[in-house]
Amino acid sequence: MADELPTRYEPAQIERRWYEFWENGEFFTPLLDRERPKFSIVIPPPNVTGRLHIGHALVNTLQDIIVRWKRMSGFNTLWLPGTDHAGIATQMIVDRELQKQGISRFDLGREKFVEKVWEWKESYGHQIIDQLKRLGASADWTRTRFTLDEGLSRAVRYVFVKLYEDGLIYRDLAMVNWCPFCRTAISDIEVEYRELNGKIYQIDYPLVDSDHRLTVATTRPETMLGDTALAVHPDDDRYKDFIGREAILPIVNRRIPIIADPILVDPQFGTGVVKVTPAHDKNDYEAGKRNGLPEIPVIDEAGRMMEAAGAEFAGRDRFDARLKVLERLRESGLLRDTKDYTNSVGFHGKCDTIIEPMISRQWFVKIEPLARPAIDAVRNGTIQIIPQSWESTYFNWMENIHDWTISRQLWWGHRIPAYYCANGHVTVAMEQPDACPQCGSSEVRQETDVLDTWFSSGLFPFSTMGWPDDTPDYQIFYPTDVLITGFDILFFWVARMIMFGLRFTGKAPFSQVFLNGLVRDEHGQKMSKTKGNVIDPLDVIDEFGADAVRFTLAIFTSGRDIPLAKTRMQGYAAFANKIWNASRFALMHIDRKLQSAKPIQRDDLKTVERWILSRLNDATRNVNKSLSAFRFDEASNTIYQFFWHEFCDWYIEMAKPVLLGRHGSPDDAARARRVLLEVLDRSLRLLHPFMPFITEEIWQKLGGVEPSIMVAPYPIAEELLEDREAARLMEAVKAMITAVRNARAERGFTPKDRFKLHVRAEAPRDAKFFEDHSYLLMDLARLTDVVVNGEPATGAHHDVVEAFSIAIEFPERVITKEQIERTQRELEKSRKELDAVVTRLGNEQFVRNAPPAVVEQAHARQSELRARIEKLMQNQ
RNA sequence: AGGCCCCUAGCUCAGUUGGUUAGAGCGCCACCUUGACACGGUGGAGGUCAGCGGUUCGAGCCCGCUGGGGCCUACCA
Repeated sequence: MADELPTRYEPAQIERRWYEFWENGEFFTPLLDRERPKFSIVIPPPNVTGRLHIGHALVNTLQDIIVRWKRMSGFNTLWLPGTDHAGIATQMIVDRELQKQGISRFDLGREKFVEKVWEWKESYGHQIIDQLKRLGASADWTRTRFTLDEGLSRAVRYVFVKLYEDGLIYRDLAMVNWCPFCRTAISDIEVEYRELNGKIYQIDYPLVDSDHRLTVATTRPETMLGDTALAVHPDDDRYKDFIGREAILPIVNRRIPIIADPILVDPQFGTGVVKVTPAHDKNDYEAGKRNGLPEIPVIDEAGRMMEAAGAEFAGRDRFDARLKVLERLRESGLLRDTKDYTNSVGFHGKCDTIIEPMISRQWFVKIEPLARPAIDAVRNGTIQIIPQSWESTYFNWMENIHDWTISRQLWWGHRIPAYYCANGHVTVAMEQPDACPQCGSSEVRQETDVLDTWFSSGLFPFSTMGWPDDTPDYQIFYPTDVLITGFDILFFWVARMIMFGLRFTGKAPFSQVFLNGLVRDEHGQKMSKTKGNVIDPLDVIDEFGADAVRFTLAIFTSGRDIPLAKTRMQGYAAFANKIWNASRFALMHIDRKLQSAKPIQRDDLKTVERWILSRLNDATRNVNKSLSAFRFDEASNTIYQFFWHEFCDWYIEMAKPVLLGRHGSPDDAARARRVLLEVLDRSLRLLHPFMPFITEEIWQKLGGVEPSIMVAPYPIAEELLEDREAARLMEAVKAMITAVRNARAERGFTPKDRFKLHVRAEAPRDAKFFEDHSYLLMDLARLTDVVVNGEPATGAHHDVVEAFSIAIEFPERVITKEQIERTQRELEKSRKELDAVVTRLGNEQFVRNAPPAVVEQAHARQSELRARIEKLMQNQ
């Protein structure tokens, strides 16, 4: 049946073939079925500009595992995919393309530029989706959404208008984080703080009407050009007398007041005197408001000094101006000191530009009323965050949340649906009004700002399902069940979806959030191009196959960071190969297809068969349980251990004597074939969510009734298959085989040397079992003979395993030094343990307080150890 | 500064509500080309569970302290 299969598993063509089969067969698309229980999940939409990196590979592998598992478990399953328009990132890419051609976006103008971006999206925007397919992602691509699609855009406008009408969106002049490179405002959480080795300067400010000088410390001397005060602490005795007087701002020669502000100034820090620049520092801005200070902006939106900074500086870049300011201070002897200084500086992560705090007019979401219900939903368990330790992070952020700056001075994105008329009236509406509703002016212009990209992705779980319309998709699949994403977007995305979802749909958008860790290299280092430790998922899929990559990602996913190395993938590629070859073996023997195979009659089964089915059943239970808890590591490891170390290492080897006709009747062989088929079939189905390609390839050869393994039922544990008695006996057989192999190796014999084994079994049923199964011992331990309850010859090697005494008759009394040492060590260990057990059993408190099962276990262990020690003594 | 997490074999990690003898993968050593597989098989070496103290009949697991590492948030003139 399978002679044509190569001895090595070659993933490449197989993967492509089956993916097409699934996609063309519409296996990823759920039915619009209201009767069957549903399972739904939305993808964290990757940026259209994205190329699949290892983080995508991880999060989408985990989603696919859950989705395939649920689908096979009978749920009407939707995995809804999509991409994010990624305002800044996408605009930057197209901008750069244009620059190569010597064009600036300003040459094109807004409309033409946006057209260009759409063109770019049409050409390259599907790249990431094609790459997700290579991974095996079983998302319903017929429902692929894009955050700038008409439907999603309508949802965005709807939400904006509603929030505005409810008084939760406002426009105001405020201090915001400004990126001079991207020339847009960004929100607080988009600012990345980095420790920077810089300098701190001490600058003298002369006083008006006095020779006295006040010294201030600053890391940003260029902002002094916009200073409008000096501040000291009101209780600081050093400076009390100066409060209310005036200083002269060096270079500019402006008179500025000396004020007292207990909030701004920490007398312990620096010199205790602070320069106040209300237009370019957040704290100074607030101090300015408190003290009624003027704001003098000196840095423009491109990060260049403005006229107000003085003719000498105007037009210079802010960092260039810093040097110039220092030079001038040095000339005038006002630069008192320069020290090395490390402080954290805010960057815009997208473009690596230092953020400039600036006062500008922006749109904001008043967030507190949205945050409150979102906090409650997690607190009362409506939404469960896994791992739970993230909850405190979530609460901490949500409880101290600041209003959200949502306007961006970009062209690519959802243009804010606010309209200004010639008379300055503002109208916020779904569609552009023909005339101003307030004054009738027909001159209405739309706001030029666009919305933060996260505003639209915050609606993703429902905007993608047709909301605000009451569509079948929305009715059937919303709310979703689980969200799987990286912890790095807990605030950016997850929190916003919860807030928007609760407010607009009245329901939590999902009931569970699984936050996966960051993929790191094998030593826990972040992957980065400069370190050269980046693993490209497409490369490793080519090298090891998608199944091996997926399995590796799954088995290293706990709740924390994931240390990844190519050598691991190699290991799991080997596992795929093992599956391949075990299946080859099975296919060589199996004579029937699943379709025509009769159900297994449990009563006919031999112990060894009951044992493997019982073990598989245990594995099945554990895999289902682990997946329910998002323990991808446990689930994958359970299958790995079962398949390789129980099914391959033991069961297949134990079935060989029967399958190859060395033992038993033709009926025995037929039954063994049936069990082999059963175990392989169940194992493949169990494994399918983790390794979809290889399992489909093999399973198709087994001839199941379903058209694909991906719609075959997922195995569930069945109590009928439990068999503890079989487990007890088979563990003993395994332990005896291992003991023989061990003794053989320790005495320097080779596997070719065969010996006679004695087994002592007191209970008649056990004795019968060992007699019946002596062929297993003979075959796997390579023995000449197995004698149950006979008298071993003198000089035999004795041992006790799993409460059974055994003795091996070696042809000569070859006792190596290693063997003697080993016996000594074994004896010592057993005696030590026996002492401990005896002590424990002698302890009244233990016997009284410990559960009876534990006490009983200790008794059993005591007698086993005694027997073992006695036997080992005979070997000396 | 506040919060969270981590320290278990050479490396990377598991270790369920405290219950015998602490596991896995990779790596290492020795033997084996045995009819599915050398991307294999068999056997083996390797751990004072970071340290100290406490609770308990019993602690890798619970509590406290100390040391080391990481992350997040806030602040840093």
